Amino acid sequence: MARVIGHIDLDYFYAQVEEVENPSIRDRPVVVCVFSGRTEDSGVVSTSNYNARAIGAKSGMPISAAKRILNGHNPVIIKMVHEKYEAVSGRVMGLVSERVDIFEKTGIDEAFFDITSSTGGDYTAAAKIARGIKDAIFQTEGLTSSVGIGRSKVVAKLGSDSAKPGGLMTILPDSTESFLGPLPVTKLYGVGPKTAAALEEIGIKSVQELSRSDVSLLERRLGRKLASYLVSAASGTDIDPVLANQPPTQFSRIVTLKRDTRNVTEAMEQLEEGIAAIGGRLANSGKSFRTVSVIGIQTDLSTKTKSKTFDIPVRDSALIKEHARVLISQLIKSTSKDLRRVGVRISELSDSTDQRTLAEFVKRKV
DNA sequence: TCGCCCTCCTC
DNA sequence: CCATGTGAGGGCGA
Repeated sequence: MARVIGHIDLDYFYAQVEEVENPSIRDRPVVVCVFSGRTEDSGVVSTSNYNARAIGAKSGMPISAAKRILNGHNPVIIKMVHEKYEAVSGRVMGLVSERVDIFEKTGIDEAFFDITSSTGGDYTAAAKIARGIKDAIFQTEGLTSSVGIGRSKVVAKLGSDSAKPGGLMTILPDSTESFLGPLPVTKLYGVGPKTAAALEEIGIKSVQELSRSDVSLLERRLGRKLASYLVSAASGTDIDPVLANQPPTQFSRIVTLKRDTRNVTEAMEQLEEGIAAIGGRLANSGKSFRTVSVIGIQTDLSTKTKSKTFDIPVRDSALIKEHARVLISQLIKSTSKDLRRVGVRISELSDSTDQRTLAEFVKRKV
């Protein structure tokens, strides 16, 4: 029996949350921004509503550029408040998860679900469940969402994308090929500008062309993993299951510095809060980590990283700051450029058992 | 395996 | 002139 998988995506999420909070702005262009704090208007647009998009103000655009093109259109410029969206997201995801068999949140505004078992493979029943989910979210939170249903995660996600904004698209297993075939490869998750260019070089533009391509040629161009994923995705046969409660594998924080610098102390001062936040999340998760990395984004926007992996997992958050300082110092020594942004990450997370600190662990082990 | 880099995602 | 923040995953050389 074919699987029945759904993907739900909340429409222009942050901006829509702001509209719900203040309905009087609905008819105006709304842009939700991340202000970096470097100068008055430095930063980017995170999300914009459809009014703003129609004028050309889109995600990733510098705030100053968005303001320029929205000038005269009575725009609403809002500073992003992440915790607010997290709270809404949590409630919405609760509504979804209680209506499906398996629920997998994949972002603040999106999730996959599996309803194969409760529908018995019936796509009409599946559409009813999806409708119920959309209605519940709209009734309780006033938010519109888009849903796709299909036989794989890739198909479901492409379905929700096609259904945007506000729609529901069901792709029957038998229609999968005709749905996928005409789409450009750039619509596939995992195909960005670089991969699209590499595919185009070997004459592949559509998903249909991708599904019929020579796997070994793709492997040479794109690597083994990406090639096999793309071919299965393109044919709608990807078997990636919906998995509940996927734990995070890393915690990171990155900040834009007040000014470009190559002074370790100055960088550390501005990272202080981020490091504390990572420590908090670590403690909260009860996990241990094995790797500390620092990330430097240089004046020319190129990236450099330095990392340190311990022999055994540790959970002492003081180690994050201690090693971050050393790594940043090494990073700055390894380049002649100034740093514009700097970040810290802990990874190789594992469940803490009863170990406490590196010292204690070693003591006990010896 | 480690360290580093690249690519991508999405709001 | 302007270019955020978080996280996942893979390739590759040493």
